[in-house]
Amino acid sequence: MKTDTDKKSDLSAQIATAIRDAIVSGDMIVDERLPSEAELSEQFNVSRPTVREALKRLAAQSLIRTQRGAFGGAFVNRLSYEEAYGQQITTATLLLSMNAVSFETACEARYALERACTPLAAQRRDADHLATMRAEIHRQGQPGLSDESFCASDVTFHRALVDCAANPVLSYQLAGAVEAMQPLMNMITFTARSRSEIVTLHTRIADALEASDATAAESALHDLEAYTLHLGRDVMAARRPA
Amino acid sequence: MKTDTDKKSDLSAQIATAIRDAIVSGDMIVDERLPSEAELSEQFNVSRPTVREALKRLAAQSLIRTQRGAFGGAFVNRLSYEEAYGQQITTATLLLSMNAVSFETACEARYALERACTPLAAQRRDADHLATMRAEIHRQGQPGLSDESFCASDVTFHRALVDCAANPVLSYQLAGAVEAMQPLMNMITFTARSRSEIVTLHTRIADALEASDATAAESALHDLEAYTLHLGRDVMAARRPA
DNA sequence: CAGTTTTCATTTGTCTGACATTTAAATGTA
DNA sequence: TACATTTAAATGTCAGACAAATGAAAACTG
Repeated sequence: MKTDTDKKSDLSAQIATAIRDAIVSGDMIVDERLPSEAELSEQFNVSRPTVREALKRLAAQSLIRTQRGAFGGAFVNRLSYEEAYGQQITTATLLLSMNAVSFETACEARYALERACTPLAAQRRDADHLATMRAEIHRQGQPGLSDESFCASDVTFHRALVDCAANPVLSYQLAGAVEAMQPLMNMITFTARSRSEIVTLHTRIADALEASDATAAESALHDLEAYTLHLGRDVMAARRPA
Repeated sequence: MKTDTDKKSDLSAQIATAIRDAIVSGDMIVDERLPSEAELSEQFNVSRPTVREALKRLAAQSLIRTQRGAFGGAFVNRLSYEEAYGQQITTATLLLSMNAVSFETACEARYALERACTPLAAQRRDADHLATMRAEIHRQGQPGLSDESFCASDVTFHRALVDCAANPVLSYQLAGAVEAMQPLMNMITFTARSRSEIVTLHTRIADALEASDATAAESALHDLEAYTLHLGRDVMAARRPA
């Protein structure tokens, strides 16, 4: 008997859903081996290509991994933070680029989330993360830096800030917000003037964290948000003459 | 000539990556039609099943949708907030359940993020969201409510709080954090005593938002976090006798 | 007996070719 | 014109085959 979760269409989607449910509900545990493709085709009464399409769907979500050869097969995959980051970033980036999310909205969300990390970061900051932040600030002050490199450095700086909170779940959530903004930030041309302003604000943040002063750090982030918004507004206005 | 992004193995993964890049980079725009499976097999020099596996991978990430029939095919899909929510929730839930994330860590992240919304929510709260919150508080006070329903109501309450901030990007990010906690919360048995405590705290939050008092709301959220942590600790300790 | 090599069965990866089904446009008809 | 029919193009599904990888067991060697 077929599972017929939705009697409608697409066997491979139904099978993928059935297996996904088994994984999410905990019926299948990490590293457990799924039946072979041949066995699955029998169980679900479909052909092997159909089963394979279902498995590829799950693989695309990092729910399973496959291994060739004898005693190989498909295994329930432990979703690592790395993989989750990647998916989160892709999804968030597309969400922003495809849905005409305004620069203001994205900016507001990003800095609100970042400020959420600040108290924890101020409390737990360690030498490593502070060093990363200082190094990126230094790089951002270098004259010959391209706009793209400046943006990349900005992302590294902010990720270090987030990682300071020493909460992997927060880091995971924030990765999407910070990285998804990058395409929008890349549209901005950073003048020497604005770069120096940003470096100043970044320094204020690093100083505040080093002093474990959460309030000062939040305040600096507020100012940075306002300044970023200011920079972005002109560009976005020019981009949307409609 | 094959694209050979990674010379290593799995043609369908390579093809999926190639197409994904084209979408993410903006080379293909929303609603644009991909070449037919037959054409793609020619372009990439692979068989149709391989192309199909690649397309299913993309479909699993909601990057494309397919339509049968003449003039059907695969189209670049506009990633909706709905779909993004769903993926986010699945990923976040699995991340927590598979990586032995401690109740403390998850709790800390969730309330930190929620507090990030509070200033905006206090500023923009509208009658609708307040009404939802009040209604859920009322439900949470009803005697005959099952633990599961209580949890579900809790989620609804907190999502209303988040939606108050009227920033869809924020709502999207928070959806994962709030929903992913639910399986952990479901382990808790809510006594009449603890329910009434939670209702009190929820009321404090709603009152504070209604009064546009962000500070009071944050403070109430802090207390709620502490109380949730307290409730969870016992359960988690009992669950992990190792 | 210990260590190495070979064989071998199992499983995923890929290909070919075919048929079923769906869908909208094109065509035919009253 | 309005409606029914045909048709072409596309995805969905199936069956069977071969290639390639892989680890375990068997065979071999010193």
